[in-house]
Amino acid sequence: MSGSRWSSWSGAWRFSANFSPGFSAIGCLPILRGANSFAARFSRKPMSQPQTAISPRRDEDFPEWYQQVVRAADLAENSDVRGCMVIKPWGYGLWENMQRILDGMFKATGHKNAYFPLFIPLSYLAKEAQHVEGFAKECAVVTHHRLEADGRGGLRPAPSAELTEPLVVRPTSETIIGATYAKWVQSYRDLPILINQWANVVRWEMRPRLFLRTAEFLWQEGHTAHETEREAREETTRMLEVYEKFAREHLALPVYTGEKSEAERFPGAVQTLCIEAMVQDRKAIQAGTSHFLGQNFAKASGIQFLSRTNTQEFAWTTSWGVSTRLIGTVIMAHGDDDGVVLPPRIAPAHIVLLPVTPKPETREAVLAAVEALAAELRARTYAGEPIRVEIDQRDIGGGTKNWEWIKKGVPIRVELGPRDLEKGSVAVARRDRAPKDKAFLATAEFVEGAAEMLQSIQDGLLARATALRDAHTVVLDSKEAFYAFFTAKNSERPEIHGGFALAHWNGSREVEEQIKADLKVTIRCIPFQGADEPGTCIFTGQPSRQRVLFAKSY
RNA sequence: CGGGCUGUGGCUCAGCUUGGUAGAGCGCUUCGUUCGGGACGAAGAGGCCGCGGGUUCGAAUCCCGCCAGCCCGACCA
Repeated sequence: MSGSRWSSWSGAWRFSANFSPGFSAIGCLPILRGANSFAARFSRKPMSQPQTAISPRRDEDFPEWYQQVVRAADLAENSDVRGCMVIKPWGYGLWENMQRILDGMFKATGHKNAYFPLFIPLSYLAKEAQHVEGFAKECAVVTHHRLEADGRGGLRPAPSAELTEPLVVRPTSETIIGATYAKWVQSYRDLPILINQWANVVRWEMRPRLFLRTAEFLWQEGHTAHETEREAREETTRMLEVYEKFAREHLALPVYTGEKSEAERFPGAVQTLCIEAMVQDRKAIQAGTSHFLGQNFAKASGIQFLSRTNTQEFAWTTSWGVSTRLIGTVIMAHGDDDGVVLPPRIAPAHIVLLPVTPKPETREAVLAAVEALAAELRARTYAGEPIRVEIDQRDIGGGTKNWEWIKKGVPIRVELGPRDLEKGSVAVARRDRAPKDKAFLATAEFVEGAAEMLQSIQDGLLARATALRDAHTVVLDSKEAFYAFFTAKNSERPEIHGGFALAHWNGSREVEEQIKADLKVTIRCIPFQGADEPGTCIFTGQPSRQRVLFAKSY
């Protein structure tokens, strides 16, 4: 941008070098930033120079940081349609990778894909009482099927074309799929039905945020019907395990698994299981849910079958889903002050090659070498797939180009210039290290170790996220400690505080509501593991069967 | 749906109180100098100032109406 910004950077380098000549780039980084702000105070344009690629930093204003990161990484933007986003190629590439991996896991557990209508008759949605309450307020409704000229050069829905029954744009598909299953199921021999749908859904949210909460979003919804309660419950658990594994192995997200309290349960479900992740402002985010629906929807939709003993029975159903919200979760969990940091497993490109072509006479040779390197890398695999390589030979400044890829979070950046050609080496930078931390590796050595390096980045992200989660997960045994934990020191502009709290709870909804009203803290889940010793509710003194997980959440 | 605020080039905004038919930075284009580190200089392109009406010789600016969006609450993957 401005020349003074760059000179300030180099000034900072000199400054820090005077004090700590032996530091590695990583160790140097905080000092470099500190020195930069120190230097900035004495430069001509003191406050105009961001110290990091993203401004504000996470610790300054996390929500604003998030928005800036989404924009800087070119993942998505707000559209002209209120509450709806345009997912750009880099962001959609993430979704495609998530889709492909999950789809494979669904297939491996016996599911097949199908597609059901976007429009759901109003009467269908009204069939299940709890469901009605849960979704009534947030639906988009189609009332007309034709437009006509309004006489002022515009268009309007034709009054003569009003639908006899309004259609709801699906907020979720339980009802229409239930109605379909009712036709498909006659006998116990027709069960189980194991189907998944990749789709968009609409929930007319009042406060949209890119990826985290938009009026329209993309997801998958699995819908299964079973002969017995036991089978359906097993299915519910199995799919939660799929989500947990996916989050851990592919998104590098350690998650708590557990059951939702009654207050947080999906409308119409008997039991809602979930995976809950912690992001860097220490809030919880529900990253996936799996519902045991009992016979509620089967009864509402008439999914009935003749059993082995010749009796008429209702089927037991489940549903489970994850959405593009996972993209927002990954951004908030792994991103840093220089932008997105992508887990290699889901990165649209694993490696970007940046040809350095300072002189026209060496340009051709460099470009050829880059093409050859790309071919070599693409012939190799990482996590069972060909390594995804992108070449960026756009004619823009090398620094600018490099920073764009840092902000986009590509796991590995490789520079290749004339001097590297002579030495047979490449300059390799990892996104999980400092921006200027480059390793000069022999080309063959780099190619050989590329997949391993990607996995090392993947593992590092999981380790870092796990450390963050564990550092901010506390066991609390008093109401005072609980309130202190979840109260920011600065009430005007709350700093990042709190985290996950494991505490005893008497199981009452009143307590949940009080805590939510006082602190905006909710029960994220009743964990399956590691919290099952009995105790005393810290709010009421009544007995508690186990600790539950509390947090502020998205 | 309640309370507050804002609509000015692609983006962020200044100008409005004290009317005289538009400005800055970033971005974009071209040329030159640079370029193994988010470069610099010069020259350009781009706006009926949200929409409609009113006051006035004259409205981005004042008045009325409408529309849209943002922020704070209730709701939510």
